[in-house]
Amino acid sequence: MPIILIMELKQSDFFNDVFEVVKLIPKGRVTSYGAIAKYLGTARSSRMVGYAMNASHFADQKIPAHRVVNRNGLLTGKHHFATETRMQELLEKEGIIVSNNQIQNFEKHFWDPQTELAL
DNA sequence: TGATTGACTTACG
DNA sequence: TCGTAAGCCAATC
Repeated sequence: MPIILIMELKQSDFFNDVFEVVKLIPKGRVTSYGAIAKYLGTARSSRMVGYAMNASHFADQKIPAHRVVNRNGLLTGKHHFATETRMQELLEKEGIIVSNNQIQNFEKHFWDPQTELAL
């Protein structure tokens, strides 16, 4: 990934905000695309959050994109990782049970930025 | 320049 | 309860 492209990514405030929130997700917790979008004030553009995650691979490797799943706790984004099991492995390493591409006790692990960051 | 396509969510029939 | 449609907006064709 050329630095120029990274800088172009940084031009998007929305992406930047998404990255900031994702980086704040505590270890062993997960959140959803919609929750992040809602926190940013654009609940309807949750697709953009997913898009931002796609770009996160190139923008900043420290972004725990594996902690972001869809609102059902389904690992819909796992294809975008190096391997299909990578996302699950990372989550399980943090104590989250993943079965059949879905996070178990999702509600327990759910981390709502709007609530946790108390805006 | 305009159309299509998403790591999604919500609303409606 | 389940399927379909619409809305969001950046990126790609």
